[in-house]
Amino acid sequence: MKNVSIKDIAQQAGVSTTTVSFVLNGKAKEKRISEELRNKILKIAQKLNYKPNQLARGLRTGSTNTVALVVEDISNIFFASLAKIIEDELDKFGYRLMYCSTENNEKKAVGIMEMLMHRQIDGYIITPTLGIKNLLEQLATDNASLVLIDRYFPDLPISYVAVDNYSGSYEAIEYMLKKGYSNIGIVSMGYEQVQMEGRVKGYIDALNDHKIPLQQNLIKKIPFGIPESRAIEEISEFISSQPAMVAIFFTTNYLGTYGLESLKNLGKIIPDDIAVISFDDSDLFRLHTPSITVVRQPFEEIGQKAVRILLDQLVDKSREPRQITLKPSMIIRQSVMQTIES
Amino acid sequence: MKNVSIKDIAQQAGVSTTTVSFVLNGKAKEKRISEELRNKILKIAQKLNYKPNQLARGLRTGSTNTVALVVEDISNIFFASLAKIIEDELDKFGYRLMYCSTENNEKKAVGIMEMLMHRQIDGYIITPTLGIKNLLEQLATDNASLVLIDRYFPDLPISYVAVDNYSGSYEAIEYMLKKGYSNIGIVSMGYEQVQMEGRVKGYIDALNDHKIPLQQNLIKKIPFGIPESRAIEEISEFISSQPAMVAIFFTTNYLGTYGLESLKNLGKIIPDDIAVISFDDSDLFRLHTPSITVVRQPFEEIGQKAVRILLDQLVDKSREPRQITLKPSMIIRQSVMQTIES
DNA sequence: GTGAAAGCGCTAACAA
DNA sequence: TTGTTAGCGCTTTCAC
Repeated sequence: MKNVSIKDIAQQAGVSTTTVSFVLNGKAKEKRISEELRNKILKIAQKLNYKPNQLARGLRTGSTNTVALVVEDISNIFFASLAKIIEDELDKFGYRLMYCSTENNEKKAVGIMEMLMHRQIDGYIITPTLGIKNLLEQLATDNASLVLIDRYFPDLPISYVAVDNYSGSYEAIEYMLKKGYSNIGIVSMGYEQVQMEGRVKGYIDALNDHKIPLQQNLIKKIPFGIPESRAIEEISEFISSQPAMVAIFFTTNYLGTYGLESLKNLGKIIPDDIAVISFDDSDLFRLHTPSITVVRQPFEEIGQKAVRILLDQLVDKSREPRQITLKPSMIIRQSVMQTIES
Repeated sequence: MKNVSIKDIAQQAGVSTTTVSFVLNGKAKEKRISEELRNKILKIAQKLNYKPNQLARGLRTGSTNTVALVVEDISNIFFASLAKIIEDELDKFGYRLMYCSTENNEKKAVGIMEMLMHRQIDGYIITPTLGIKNLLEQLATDNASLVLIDRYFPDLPISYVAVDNYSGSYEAIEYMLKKGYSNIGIVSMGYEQVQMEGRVKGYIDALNDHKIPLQQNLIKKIPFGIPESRAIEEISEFISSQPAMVAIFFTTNYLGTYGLESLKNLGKIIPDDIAVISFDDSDLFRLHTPSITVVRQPFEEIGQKAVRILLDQLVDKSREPRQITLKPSMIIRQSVMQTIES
């Protein structure tokens, strides 16, 4: 069964393709095509099970009703949840999603961006890596619809929806400090990204503001992309090597997950031996024994806002970029003791 | 900056678009185009930052190098992990992924399928819902490249990669029976799907084979798509209403997660008060206290096999459908007691 | 009210 | 060795 085209319909109806196109695009009224003919065409289209070829339409009209979502890793629950929200929101407006994972790999990210730019994508929602900065600038110059999420480039006039990583982290550390903890460690990614910088900076400043001297050996960076087992080992070694460390802050969900595994392997009791807070929430953190206190990102709102901004831009290309920073919220659970004697 | 087309290059190089097209498609040798001209064209293309318009190419060649992945819910870790594997595998062969979630919603699923069929997608990897059976048949008749995953229609001659749900479930129940448990409950989805049927059937047959009478009140179905809080309540009520139930089997990861939350809320101790096994593995199950025994699906292999079959079909349209059933594996952990006195 | 025809950007059979 | 040309399926201007 070959694909039926507008031509087949025109033939069967004994009219031109133009007329068919008008009818199919709901312009019958506007073009004052007779009701009778309209119905005839519609009926034939239905009978033939006509499906407009979106490629041809896209080629002609220049728009594809497709939005690209570029995330770090779709199998990370944070991005997966975000992806779902974004898909849902876009769906309401008739847009489809094409998604790609960069894995924080610069080569891959560049490849993905170039591929997308070939595909006449209408809009982009992107978790950028450092290496695609110039491509993003180019996109922005070309007046493409573009929204960054999760991280961004402060010096680029591009819309973004992000979270106040700094204050999220600051609050978490301050919370621990107020509970009496002082030797607090932090596990972050080695890869330098805006959002991680903010989270580490929040940690440093909170200590500073509370007159706790910063100890470099309590700061651990885990390179992105190393195998899970290796990461867990590194975290375990880190914890073992710092017996004075009474609390630990993980700057992202998978590091927190690795951390829990490390602590379990080491036989450490939370919060008695060591207190724990992680950035990002998950089922694991919520249902863990003890439950883990977290800094939660409002991913629903991030997704919704990103889509809203993107759609606005799609409609009005000349719109000023909008840059939104949302507040994360601490969810207090049981992984930090209420008071600590030291 | 407007998009540069092949025509612009031809103009600048003072040659025809044909020549440019040949060079750009690596057919210079074949068409015996002079090395000199080849380099000139390549240089100009580079300078102009030429990006082939994939829509036009797709329209012309009939293929888009795009594969669609239709899953139940991209925010479910099982599907998200699968999606990542599939994306990785396809990437190796130059294919891109467009993914959609059906949410097990028939209307949505049909809409997605129709949308995809408009888009000249090269191949489909699909977690089907019941309602798209006829669309799948149509696709198969049209000789599209198509692989089902996770579930399938036994009577349709369409390739699939699935898991032996029946035996996975059977083994889990048998394991519990051998440990001395007999009043074993099961929590499944209300929605009738092949894979869930298999899991429930495995439960029933295992009981049967061990001469344990089936008790309908130990079988709980949770409708797909009800809010999480409601599902947790339903499971809690189910557990409370069956005090004789000493073990419980959850047929999928999110039901298992809800179940753990319910048990936590009820203050039930695993495995002392009640033993637990869940289908699907997750960080939560692995790191839970106690860790949860699971029936793990080999999602890496599912993804890889699905892609492999799809690519084979893409190359050779006449290939017979291949239907693969993989064995799940039980991971014994601590949520079932080693021996039980009754 | 309806149709002819151009053209979106690309490929490829055929011509030269 | 390179160019001419038709056409993929659709939209839309302009003409009748």
